[in-house]
Amino acid sequence: MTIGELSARTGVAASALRYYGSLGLLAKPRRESSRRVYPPDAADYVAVIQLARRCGFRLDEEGQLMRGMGQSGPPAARWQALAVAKRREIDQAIGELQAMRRLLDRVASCHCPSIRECGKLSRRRS
Amino acid sequence: MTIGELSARTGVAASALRYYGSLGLLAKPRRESSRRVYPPDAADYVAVIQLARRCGFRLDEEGQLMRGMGQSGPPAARWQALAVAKRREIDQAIGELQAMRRLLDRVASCHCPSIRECGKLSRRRS
DNA sequence: ATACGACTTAAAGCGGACTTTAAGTCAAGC
DNA sequence: GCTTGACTTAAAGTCCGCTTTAAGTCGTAT
Repeated sequence: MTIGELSARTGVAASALRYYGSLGLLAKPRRESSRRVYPPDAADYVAVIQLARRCGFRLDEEGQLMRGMGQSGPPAARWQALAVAKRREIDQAIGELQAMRRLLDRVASCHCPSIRECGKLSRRRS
Repeated sequence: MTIGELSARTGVAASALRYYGSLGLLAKPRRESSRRVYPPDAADYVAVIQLARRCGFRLDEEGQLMRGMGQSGPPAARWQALAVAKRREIDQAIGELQAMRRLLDRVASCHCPSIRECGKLSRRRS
C-alpha cells in the first residue's frame, strides 16, 4: 500500500510515517518510482509504535524496541527491561504531579501575610 | 544586589532571571550603568516564581499570577481560580500517566503470539 | 496538452523554558 | 596600561515530535 493508504488505515499522518521511517522506527519500504510501497503488515508495526507511544516511550526508545523485534513471538526480553525502567519513570512522574497537587492545595488555602512568607512554602513539608 | 548575587541566593541561573524579566514575570530592576540592581525582596519574588513552577504553572500563567500580586495579603482570588483550573489539569495528567502504567503492565506480561496481535492491545480495555 | 492529485525531498517552524554564543562594556587590581 | 571577571545585548541553539512549506516528480483523466 502507499503511504496515503497506510496513513488512512492507521490514522497516523503521512508526514509522521515518513518521520518514523527517517528515524529507523519503521522498516524502509520498497519504492515504486520513488514512491514508498509498504507491505500489508506495515499497519501492524505502526500499531505497535502507537502502543509504545501510549506507554510513554519516546521515539528514540521505540527505535531500540522496534529494532529488537523479530518476526514473531512475545515481546522480547529487551521490552521487559525497558518496560521496567519506563514504569519507574512513570511512577516518578506521577509522584511529582501528586506533589504538585498537594502543594497547589496548600497554596490555594494560603493565609500568608505577605509574599515573603508565601515563597517559603517552597520546601516546607506537609 | 546584582544579578549574580540574586542567582547565588535563589539558585536560579542568571540567564533564567533575565529571561523572567523579559517576560515581565519579575519586576524590572533599576540599573547602575546598564547593570541590573535588584531590591532585597527580589529573592522572595523569585521564590514565589519557583513555587508556582513547582505547582505546574507555565511561565505565561505565572505572568498573570505575578502581575496580580499586590504588596501584601494572602493570594488573590485570581490565584484561587487559576489554582482550581491547574488542579484539574494535574489530575488529568495523573490519570493519563496511570493509564500508561496499566497499559505498560499489560504489555510487559504480554503473551501475544505475534506482533499483529500485540498491536491490538491498543484500545482493548483492562 | 494540461491540469489534477498523490506523492517526493530538504529545510524550516512550533511550543516551552531556558542556555549558549558572540561581541561588547565596565570597574577594579597589578 | 592591561588583564580579569562580572556584567550587558541580541540571536541562535537545545530537546521532542512532529507539521508545514516550497519546489519538484509522477501517472492518470480530460
